[in-house]
Amino acid sequence: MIHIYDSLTRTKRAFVSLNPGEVSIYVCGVTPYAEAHVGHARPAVVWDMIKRHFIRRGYVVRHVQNFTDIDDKIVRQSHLTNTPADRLGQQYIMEYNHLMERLHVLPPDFAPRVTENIERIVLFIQGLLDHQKAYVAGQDVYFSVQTDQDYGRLSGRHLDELYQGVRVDVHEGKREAADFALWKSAPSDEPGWESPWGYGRPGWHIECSAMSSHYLGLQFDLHGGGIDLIFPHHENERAQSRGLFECEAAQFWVHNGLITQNGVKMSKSLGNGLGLNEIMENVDPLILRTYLLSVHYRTPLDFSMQGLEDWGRGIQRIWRLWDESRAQPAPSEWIDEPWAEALRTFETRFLDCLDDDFNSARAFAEVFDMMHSAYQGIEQDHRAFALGWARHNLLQANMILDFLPGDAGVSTRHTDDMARRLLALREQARNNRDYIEADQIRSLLMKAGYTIEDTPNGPRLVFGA
RNA sequence: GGCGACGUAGCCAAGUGGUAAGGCAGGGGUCUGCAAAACCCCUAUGCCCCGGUUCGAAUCCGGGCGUCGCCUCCA
Repeated sequence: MIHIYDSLTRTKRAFVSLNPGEVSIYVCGVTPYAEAHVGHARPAVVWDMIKRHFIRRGYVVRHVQNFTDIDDKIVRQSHLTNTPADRLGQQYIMEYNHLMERLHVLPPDFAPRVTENIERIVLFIQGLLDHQKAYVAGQDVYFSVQTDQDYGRLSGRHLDELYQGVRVDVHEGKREAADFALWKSAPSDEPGWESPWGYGRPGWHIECSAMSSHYLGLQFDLHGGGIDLIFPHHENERAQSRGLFECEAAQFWVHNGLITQNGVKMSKSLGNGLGLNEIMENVDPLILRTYLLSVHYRTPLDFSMQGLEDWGRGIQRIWRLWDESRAQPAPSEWIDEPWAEALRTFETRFLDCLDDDFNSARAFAEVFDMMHSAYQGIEQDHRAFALGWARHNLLQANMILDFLPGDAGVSTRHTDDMARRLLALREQARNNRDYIEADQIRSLLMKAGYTIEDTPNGPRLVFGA
């Protein structure tokens, strides 16, 4: 049984999907107007892990993640760079998709864009007007917050506070300060669409209500995003969907913690975001991926290259055992030892960790423990058995966490013929006790970026270290 | 100011009532021609502080202190 923490009720409870055997997920995606930073990678990687776990547990997953490919920031950036807004969005969407691919993030089943859903959005707004949940002010349309008795519950806010907190801008034509725009008029020389209320663009929150209901139905299982989206975005989204459908859209609200750097939140507006391209120039994408999973998804993560590299050393230990075991066939014998039992029962414990609110941090601890059991088996002369189970267990864990190097990564480490020939020459020299020659070859290889590992089974070349 | 989260070893981090997972770094060892790598062993009588509840608290309650987030765009 999977248990999930729900931000609305602030409790962890058992997950029962709305439709047996199926899970529907809506995750708020990015606004593509700048390069994605680590903060954007976290929800993507976390939801990838969550989705894989559901699949592993036998669910059919329907996963939607949108692109907000038109809004004020895109328009502004479009002016600054003298690039049409649609081309700008397209460009950063492609880059985002490429970055996610490098992080082994499976694409969502649907990646709808606002610009492709304007009609649906207009219909949604019209529906809210028909239900007396919204009103027209000039060429704008606003949602009337006081029509929702439960408004503020998700973010823990009270309406009267919200009225006090914000000063009402009379020019905006809002009746109450807390009301928010569903449709905003735009100058004719800016991107926009004709609507019953005039030329303009949709407000930020309405797109998600319109798209989630279209792709997943009026009610779906999980709604995700960064914890910074709770207010106002998710609060408003919830109000919109309740306003039109008179039911709770999401069964669980699932929010990931934010990434900070030196204790300060990373954000595009602050300009302190660390770009994914830059990070992955220095560190293997899989190390970054697993680093984001090395912490529970709701815990804030203070990002540093040092921390990333430290974690990477642990991952590289996993890779070595994988190298060692990858060709090993499945074991058929039965060994009655504690370490053998631990190898046999690994998967149960591993999946249990993930059942408990997707605790990937604990799941990784199980992987490291499992490695230890495998080495115990090797020490006790059960090499084939231990490696066979290690391979099996690593593959099982890899289905969800996805940390093993792909074939490309392995081939670069093994197919350099020149290096292998040099290694053979060194072995020859060592056998002849010509250690001067042997050491010269070794330092040559080291300069080329190789590490020689003299194992009991002979030398091995590892590229990079 | 309001709401919320967090504070666990040198660093990162699990654990939400039963006697402190895991990773990195560090120390010792095995292996090795030497080294490196790998593997093995060790490393928090204590979980920000002070009270309280309990047979028992990192975990629950109260009060502090500190850091961060949201309240405007934000993953």
